[in-house]
Amino acid sequence: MSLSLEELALKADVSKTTVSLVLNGKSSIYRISKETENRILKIAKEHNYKPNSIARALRLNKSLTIGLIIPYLNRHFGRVAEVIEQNARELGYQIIIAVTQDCLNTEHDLIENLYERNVDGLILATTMNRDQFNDLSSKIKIPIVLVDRRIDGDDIAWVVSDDEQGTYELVSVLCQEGVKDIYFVGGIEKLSTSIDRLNGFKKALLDQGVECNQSKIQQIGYAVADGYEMTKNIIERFSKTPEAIFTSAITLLEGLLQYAKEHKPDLFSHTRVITYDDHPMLDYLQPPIFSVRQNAEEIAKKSFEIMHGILEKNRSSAQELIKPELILR
Amino acid sequence: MSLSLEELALKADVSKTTVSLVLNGKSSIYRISKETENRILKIAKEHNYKPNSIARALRLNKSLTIGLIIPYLNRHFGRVAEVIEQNARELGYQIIIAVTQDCLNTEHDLIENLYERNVDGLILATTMNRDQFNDLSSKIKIPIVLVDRRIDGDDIAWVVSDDEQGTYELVSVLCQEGVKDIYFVGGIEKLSTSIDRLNGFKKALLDQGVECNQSKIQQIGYAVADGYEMTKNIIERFSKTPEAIFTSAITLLEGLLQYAKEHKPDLFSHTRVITYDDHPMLDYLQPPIFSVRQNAEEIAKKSFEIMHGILEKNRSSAQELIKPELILR
DNA sequence: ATTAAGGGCTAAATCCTTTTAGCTTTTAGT
DNA sequence: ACTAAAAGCTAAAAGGATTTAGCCCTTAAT
Repeated sequence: MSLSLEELALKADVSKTTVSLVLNGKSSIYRISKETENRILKIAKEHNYKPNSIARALRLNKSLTIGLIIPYLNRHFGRVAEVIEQNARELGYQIIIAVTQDCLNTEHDLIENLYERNVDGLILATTMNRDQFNDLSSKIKIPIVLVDRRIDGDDIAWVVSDDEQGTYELVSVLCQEGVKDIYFVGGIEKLSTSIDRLNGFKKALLDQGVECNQSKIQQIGYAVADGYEMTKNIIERFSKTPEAIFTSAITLLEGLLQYAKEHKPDLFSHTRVITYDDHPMLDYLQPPIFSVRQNAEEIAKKSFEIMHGILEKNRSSAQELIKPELILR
Repeated sequence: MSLSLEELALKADVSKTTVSLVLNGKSSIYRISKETENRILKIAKEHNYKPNSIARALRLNKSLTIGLIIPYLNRHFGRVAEVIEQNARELGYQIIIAVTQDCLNTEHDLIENLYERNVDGLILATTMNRDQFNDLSSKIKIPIVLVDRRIDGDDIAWVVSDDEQGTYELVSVLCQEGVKDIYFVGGIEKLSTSIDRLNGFKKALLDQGVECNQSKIQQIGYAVADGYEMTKNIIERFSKTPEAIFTSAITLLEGLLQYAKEHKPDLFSHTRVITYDDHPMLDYLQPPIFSVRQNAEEIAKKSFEIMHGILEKNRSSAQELIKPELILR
């Protein structure tokens, strides 16, 4: 496939400069005659010429490639990645994907690696804290858009679900039904997702006049095993079965379900369970589990939009809070 | 970050040729003195030199990049992608991901696009048939490894789950329990996954002496809506409630569950449901749904292994059938 | 003293595009 | 008839790495 500019030039009997100018739509600026232009365009089309993207990237210092770094390729991030890829493709960008497993070192290496590989920008679901991030962004001279997990700062671009509001609404629903004794099963404490969800949780209790007891709040991590562990703690540590448990991620719900199945089959007859994150299978679980569905599509769309705005329309960084949806079953 | 070879050469007071030779481990071949070598290595390390990958790719015609083209980034393919990425990274490769939505045209465009963007190889969960594939591979001069869906042919590399055997075993279990009236809810008819799963299904019935009635076999597609549709057909078209339904993908099971929830809440009291593909949430569904778990990790690992073998150890193409696991709940 | 061999390094070409600066020819103007 | 401007195009540099062919110097051998 693909001949080079030089070969095209030979066939068209002009210099490769001329071919390049024509193909880049600069004929009129450089006063290439209509006749020559058409001849070149025709030959290029006949041979299905596509410029060598590597040579182009070298010359232009622009690879039309975005790095996407996420903790896992699970349902949520899979969907985010899928939509980012589609949006990117329409505008001529490619997505290089890499997975950190929420490991800080891995994340660090990956960022360096992608940066050295000349991606034009990074979309990042980061495990870093603010200092680590600032450290990084002083070294990395390409735009970064945070996704799913934000770090505050005026010129830090991010797109995240409105975790606080979502949790607030979900927990409020339960409180309004008269439930007072609600446990919080949380994730990685320092992440904005955890902080915001916990804030929403506390605010809901406060607004509904329910006392918020610190001992009912646990935050170990976002893995299934962590959900199992926290559920175990709740069930075994307290003599009274809880009225309700809020899991702040679908993986934690999975852990809860697993614990319940193994050690507490009657959990659901005493305890309401609600969760952040939705999953279609929840529709078929008994009893119904209320949830908050993040709008992965919108998150993905906006984050690429911001990236593209920075790269091509020199827009400034932006921040977007995406409304999640309450699913009451 | 990253200076160029030339800048390093300046600092080390040698030519960039020398620097390049040293950094590529060719000091002894070109008789660079130990002293010069060490000086260069030291300076390179001090400045954390990393060769510009784009320039390298241009010169070597090798981008250390693999294109991964899959229909969706769902649970299964997400896991496959994740593991491929990790394996690739360890060997210095990057993964460019793209999603076809099982649309043939999209797939075609994506392949062309990635090829033009100089990926070194393609890992492909294809919707193409054999002719389309042969057509393609005559144009594309880079190695292709099919994943998840195979196309037969001596020098076509593929790694797929042993769909026939998995289905065979699963359906056999049901037959051995005395179930005779089993419906097949299938996907895209021409894909190897469909063909193999159907073959396994038929073979199990045959071996267990159960009559296989063509009217009990449906194949519309792999979308959730298709599963809904086929379930509807089965329930509404036949007067007798079926003894059992086999869905040949998790999405189809989702469709079934959705139909059941809306129109046939008592489905499970008369009908056993079994499915290809597993999902952790199935553990918590009542009644238990037997399933076949594909070994996504192994599929991913092998497919990159084959790709890497072709690219760097000029091994020939290979074919691997990965054993799935029966999950009887 | 001359030649051969080896040691130690480098100039320049190459990969393919893009882009700047400028060359040649024609036309228009006085 | 001569100059200035416009028309139409191109040579060459740049981007950063790799690699081939070969230069120069020293030492050993005859």
